[in-house]
Amino acid sequence: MHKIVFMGTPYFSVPILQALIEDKSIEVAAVVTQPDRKVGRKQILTPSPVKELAMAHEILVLQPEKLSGSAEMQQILDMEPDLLITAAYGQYVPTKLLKAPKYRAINVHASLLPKYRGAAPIHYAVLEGEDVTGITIMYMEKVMDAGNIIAQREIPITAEDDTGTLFEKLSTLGRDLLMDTLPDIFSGENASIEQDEDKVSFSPMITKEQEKIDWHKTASEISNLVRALRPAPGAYTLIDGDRFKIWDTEVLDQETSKKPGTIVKLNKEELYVACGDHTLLSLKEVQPAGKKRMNIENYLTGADLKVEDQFGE
RNA sequence: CGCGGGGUGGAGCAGUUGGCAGCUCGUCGGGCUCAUAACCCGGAGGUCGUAGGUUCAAGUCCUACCCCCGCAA
Repeated sequence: MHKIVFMGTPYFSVPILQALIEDKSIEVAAVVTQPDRKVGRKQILTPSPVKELAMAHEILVLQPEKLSGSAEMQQILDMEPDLLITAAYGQYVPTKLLKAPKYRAINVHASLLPKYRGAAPIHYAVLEGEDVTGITIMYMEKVMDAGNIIAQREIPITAEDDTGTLFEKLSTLGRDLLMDTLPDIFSGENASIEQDEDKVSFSPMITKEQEKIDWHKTASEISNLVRALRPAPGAYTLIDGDRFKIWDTEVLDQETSKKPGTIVKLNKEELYVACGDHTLLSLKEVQPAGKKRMNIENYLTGADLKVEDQFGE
């Protein structure tokens, strides 16, 4: 029986923890997750999905505000786990903790490292228009996501995929790859390949500024942004000074000479907007401020818009 | 008590200073047409979020509550 400590926070981590709990050769001694956060309009203090699963199985839950130098960290060291497994924990893990376990510490990362190290690998894969992404299991080092690669598995990104669908697919892929790889790690037969430093790229957290659409970008770049920010928080533009979210688009194979952000075509069921480099984007699903998401036909039925109106102001 | 928008036929909206509840789409029936998602004619469908109040009269004004959404965290 191998004693492990699991560290994770969002839904992405849940299937992975679930599989570890179900594995009879593994004892999950403790689960480390982010402290409960206030969530939503009502600001209700909410435990992380990982915490809920851990508590349902009566596993010890630790949630230090900052792991480094905390009593919780000492508590983990005292348990003398054989292996530390992290998956989207969301906090820096001190080197001291990474070095302590017999089989070290490994991470399930949602990108094909060395591409997209950092906090938002899935978002960036969509944002950059990648047609493939995947899971990397690797050793953890002091530098975030820089450790040697143990195993990788790819999946394609289709036109219908967005951050939400990829989160789900990668979550189960990560679980499967981890469970397939663990026996080799415990037997010492696993691979350990250095990352190619020349191919490193980063995926920092998405900022507020990135959520606002820059119409000077091309239609496909904007389309990628919309998919990258779906299902949350969504990409938006301004119309008459009000926030206007765009949830789904279609890149058109047509050119326009209009200024970016201009409504070029408008009828009962279509709304075309000029983008950068003379490209054209058709809006398919939108959400005006204070309203629900709706498909473009419904929106246009009651919208007070006309050709030549400008988005973004 | 964080700030703000909104709840009106199935959908999206309008409703002026309180005075018969409208528009576009959908839906049903009929017509035109070789034909149609096009066009023409006609119909059904709404306790205007809930409760109470003011008034001769409330979708519209007042009060309380419920729900949805955007921002902020």
